[in-house]
Parts: sequence; C-alpha cells; structure tokens
Amino acid sequence: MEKVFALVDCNNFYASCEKLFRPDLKQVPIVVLSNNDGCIIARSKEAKALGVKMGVPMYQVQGDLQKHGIVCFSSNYALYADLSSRVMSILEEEAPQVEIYSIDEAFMDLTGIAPLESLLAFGQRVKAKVDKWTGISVGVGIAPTKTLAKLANHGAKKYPATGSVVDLMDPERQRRLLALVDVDQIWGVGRRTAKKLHERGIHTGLQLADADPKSIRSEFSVVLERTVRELNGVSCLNLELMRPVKQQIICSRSFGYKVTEAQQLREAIAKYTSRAAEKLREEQRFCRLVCVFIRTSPYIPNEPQYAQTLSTELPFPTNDTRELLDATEKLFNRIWRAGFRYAKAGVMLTDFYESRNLQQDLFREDKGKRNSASLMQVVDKINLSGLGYVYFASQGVSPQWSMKREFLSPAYTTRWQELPVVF
DNA sequence: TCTGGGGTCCTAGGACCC
DNA sequence: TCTGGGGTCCTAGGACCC
Repeated sequence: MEKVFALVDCNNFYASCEKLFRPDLKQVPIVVLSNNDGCIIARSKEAKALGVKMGVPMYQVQGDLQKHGIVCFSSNYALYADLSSRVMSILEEEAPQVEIYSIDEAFMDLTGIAPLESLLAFGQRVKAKVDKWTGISVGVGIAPTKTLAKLANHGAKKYPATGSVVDLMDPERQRRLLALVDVDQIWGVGRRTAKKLHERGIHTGLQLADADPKSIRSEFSVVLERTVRELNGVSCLNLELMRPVKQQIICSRSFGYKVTEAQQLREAIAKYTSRAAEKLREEQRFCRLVCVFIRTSPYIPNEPQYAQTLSTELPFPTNDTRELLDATEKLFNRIWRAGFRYAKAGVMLTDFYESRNLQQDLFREDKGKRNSASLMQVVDKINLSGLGYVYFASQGVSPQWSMKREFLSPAYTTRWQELPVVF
C-alpha cells in the first residue's frame, strides 16, 4: 500500500498563542522575542505584512515597531508548551500514529485511510477541529513522503485559495508545485547547500528532483541524495514514533547585561548545572562527561574577545546535582579570566548511561554521594509542585545577570493566579 | 546598550591496534 | 625510486532543523 503522510503545522505558533488570550489584539500586528528580548522569532500575519523580518535583532527595528504600533512579547515557553500539547492530543485522536516533530509541527500516518474518507476531507476536518477546540489555526500538507508533505504544507500556507489544506498525492501536482519553489524552500536544504546548488545551475525544487541522485551523493551528501529520492515520491524517512533518547543536554543563556565578576558567572554556571541535572533526571539517565563554556560577545568586535570550553570525565556516571556542581565549578575556575565582559555561559552534559554503575572496577571504591537518588527526588518533587523552590546555595539569590523579559505575558494556562478572567 | 537556545546527523582525519 | 593494509574508535567541525 502506498504510504501517506500528513504534516500539520501551526500558523505563526508563538504569536497565535499570545493572541489567544488577548482578543483586543485580534487584528493587531504582534511579534515574539527570543530569550533576553534579543531577536524576533515569531510574527503575526499582520506583522509579516508590514515587512517585519524573522530573526532580526530587536534593537535594530525598535523604531519601526513603535511606528506601526506593533506589540512585543517576551517568549513564554510555559504557555506555548501547554497549547502545543493540546493541539498534539487532538491529532493523536485522529490518527493511529503521530510523530511530534517540534513544538508546532507533527507528522501523521494516513496510510490506508483514503478508501474511508478522501485525504482532502480528512485534512479539512482535522484543521477545523483544531481550530475549534484550541483556537490555533493550522496548515495541512498531505503527500507520499515526508519531504513532499513539507512541500505540500508550504503550498497550503502560501496559497490562500487552498484553504490551508493541500493534497499532493498526484505526481503531476507535485511537479507543478516543485517548479514554483526555490530549492532553499525544500526541507533539508539550508543556506549553504542552496548556494552550492545555485552555482551548479539547480534553482528550483523541480530541478533538484530531476537531478541524478548518485552525483548528488558524491558532490553533496547522502542526506541530500535522500531528499532527491523523497521529492520523487520514494519514501526514505519513516515516522519516528518513539522519542529518541537524548544524546546530550545543553543549558546556556546570554546574559541580560555583560558580566565581569567571577562570582556572578559562577552563579550562572551553577544555575545552568542544576537545570541540566534536572533534565538529566527527567530522562532517567546518568552522565559521565561534563562541559562548561564562557564567552564574550562576538558582536562587539572592538572589545577584547575570549571564549573557552573545557570538559571533564567523571569517575563514574552521575545525575546528582551536587556532584555535577563540583565538576562545573572546578572547570569554571580553570577557564575563568578576568578583564573581559562576558555575554554568555553554558553547561553541557554528554556520555549518558542508564544506571549509575558502569562495569565496576573491582578495586575501586564507589565514592558516590550517599542517598543521592532520594535527595534528588525530593528536590525535583518540590520544584515541580509549584509550591516552592529549593536550590543549591552556589546559584546565588536574585542574580543581576538573569535574562531580560520585559514583555512577558501571564502564565494563562499553567498558574491558577494568572488564569484569564472573563467578565 | 542591545544580536536565542537546543538539538541531530554526517564526515574527515587522527590515534591506535594487529 | 622503493617504507603494509585493514580495521575500529573518537573527536571536531559543518550542515541542518525548529
């Protein structure tokens, strides 16, 4: 049986989430900012129409934003994650197999449904249901491969006449749409590859689809060869139903202000370490490799630059915050240099194990902290409960370096105190 | 003054082994 | 003139994604 994939993608997801609880902003252009209120990472359709570009630094366009009355929001991931899970659970009701691909996108397996309901009707029904139940509008692209489903979704967004649902099962329609898009719109083709393809005379999606897979492989990569095959209707990428086990955990932030004091940087590192350790325990994993980095801002080239990374292998895997704090503090002390204005720091954990115990060396004593598991469990439980927050002294209290979030919306859906009130 | 964060996969090249 | 061959493992860096 021919495979059928649908890609469902939320329109302007972060901006739509912010608007959901602000009916007064229904027709108003809004943007959502990255951490630190640094860059624009989402725009409502009104903001797009005004020509606001994705990814530009806020300070460069602040004047334009004001001039057009564009409303800004700091990113509020608690809100977006909650609305995302509502959308995803609706999709899961509609198809036996759903791959949650990102916070605002999912692939569905529609193989075999065609005799029961037309694919187009299915897409329209799912779209209407998500609209009605969550208030989030989505686009649906349907095709025999994931890459073509992405393309179909792109078409659904670009051409309003489609009603945001496109069935791209027909090879003729595939080729017509491919001819209309630049290669850089194809899933898996980034900036670099697009440039290289252009130099070789491949400009449209159709030209890429018609390229010889073998020579694409030798000149580019196996990844792009797979893309070419997928564009020709040969499915190479399957639905990934199990969330793959994480291979690494990173916690890093830019600071709201440049940091010059070792103690402040040390506190930031401690905070990221605790957060990374929490994530590690959520994954039910233990890690053995710990890495710390600090850096100045590359955007201020006339200032002295310094960036350093250092990692260390622990004697045995751990997920105990105290042991990780020991390790990151030591690493930090080795890479710290005075006299720089630091912009960013981070902690990375890798080399994961399922249990604390490696193959034990008979002659080595296990020097792990006592009662580690139970202490960490209590800490996580308190912090998850929302009733209080316990943390390690090395993180410092109310640090001066923390992120800027000047335009944060309330936690409408995840905190009782901030529920929207209806009069 | 001000430029996000968190991931994955692939490849090339070096170290090391027999 | 002429200095093996084949394999594994690890790491760094590049490219991509949202």
